[in-house]
Amino acid sequence: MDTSPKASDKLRKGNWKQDPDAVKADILRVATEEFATYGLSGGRIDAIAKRSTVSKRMIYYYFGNKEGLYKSVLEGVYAALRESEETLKVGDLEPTEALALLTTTTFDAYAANPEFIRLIAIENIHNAEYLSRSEVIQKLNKTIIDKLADVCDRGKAAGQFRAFADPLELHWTISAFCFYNVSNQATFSASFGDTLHSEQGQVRLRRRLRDIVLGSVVIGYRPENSD
Amino acid sequence: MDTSPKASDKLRKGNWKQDPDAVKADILRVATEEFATYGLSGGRIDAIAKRSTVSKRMIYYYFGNKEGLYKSVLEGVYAALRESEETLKVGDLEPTEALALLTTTTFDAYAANPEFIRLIAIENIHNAEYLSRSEVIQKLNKTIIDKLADVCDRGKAAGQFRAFADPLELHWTISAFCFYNVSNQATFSASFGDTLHSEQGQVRLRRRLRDIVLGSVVIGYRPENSD
DNA sequence: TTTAAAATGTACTGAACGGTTAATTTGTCA
DNA sequence: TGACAAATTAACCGTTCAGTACATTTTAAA
Repeated sequence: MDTSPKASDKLRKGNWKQDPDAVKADILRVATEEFATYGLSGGRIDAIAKRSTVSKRMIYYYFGNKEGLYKSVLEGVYAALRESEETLKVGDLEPTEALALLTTTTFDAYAANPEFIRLIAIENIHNAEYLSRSEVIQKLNKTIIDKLADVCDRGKAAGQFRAFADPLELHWTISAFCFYNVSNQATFSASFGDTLHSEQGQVRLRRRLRDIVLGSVVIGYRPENSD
Repeated sequence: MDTSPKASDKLRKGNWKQDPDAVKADILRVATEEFATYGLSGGRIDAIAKRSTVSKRMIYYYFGNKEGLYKSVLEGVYAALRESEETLKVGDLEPTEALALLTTTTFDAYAANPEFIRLIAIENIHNAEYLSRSEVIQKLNKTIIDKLADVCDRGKAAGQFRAFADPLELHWTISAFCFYNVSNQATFSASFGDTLHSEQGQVRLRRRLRDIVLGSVVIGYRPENSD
């Protein structure tokens, strides 16, 4: 993705080489951490400048202002997650298998991208105003729905899925689980202990989720082996 | 809960009456809005002072500092939600009926308390540090688990629930749905349209959730009438 | 080699904001 | 009633922080 030398390799004083791409990438990397950790209003431009290897001036040079940087961060994590969704080949699997794979893959993808989850959570606090204004993000969500629609169609055609199976509702269901699993880990653990977020706990939840999703649309579905 | 006259009824200049309880309640009311809307770092003490009827000094007088106020707000919304859970009498219902009621009631309670949801989301961004430190909140969560445990026990004893039915897992499942339904409304609508959050959409989701929860633990459960 | 544009650094500014000081009014009770 | 405590105000303070002015260096084109 970025073969140029890291900005951190630059010499500090005197003879430095220009490398705009590395600078931008470095800013975005640090800014993603910062905003995911402290939120939009809590994130500090000075902190980003200090933790990256560039001066604050550069942030404004490339991203205009704080909100511009935040928006770029948002688009960046969205794009990263979409990649992992897009590579998923599901068209030649049995409908039930396909749905199972989509479900568990989403579970893993969300768990592997906590900054994405945190940033989306932050967006929701801001009523999604930046996400709504981003044309880049608008079109990224179609793929997952398309895949689910295909699976639903095939499942119904094969007489395996219930008639009311709906791609949007399915995505909502899956997303709710997978999102909450990451987004609310802190408060849930604080209230009820962290058994569900231990390694085993996560394995069990993942299987539970799959069973729940399949059980909700696959006619006569029986979990093979629960608990 | 508070029968004293609202602080907003006080006369501004000259002859005012002291009413500490009303002042505190007024501050908390406005602060809850403020923090739920803008987050902890985004919320402004000056804004709270201006929108309430008291001066900024009062906030520090009663709550010490910004974090103290935030913590009080958190405890307040938690207590409010717990009340709605506590009044729920579920012990003399059939296990399946009881679980259905617990589920839909949670759905409604979360939907009716968006500030609670937003504040919990904010807490998660802060890694639940204030919630963890609050002794008040720690014990509020037992009731819901106890109720679910009772229902599970009775359901298994009656041979109606699957053996692996687990109160904590059930609560997690229910909470995930109900929480996500409120917390991610903004981004979900922005990405996929607001069909699921229209009035009918919510009715359908609520029924879906009930079917999913019951279907996951009740042996041989069939939704009566789905869409 | 000149030169314009792009890229970067340093030091600063103005406003916002959390928190405080010191004085004033109201309530209580000996 | 007078004195002391509790409640409340208005003005102020120090810091933090987003954003900027201006100088300087690097690159690329002519």
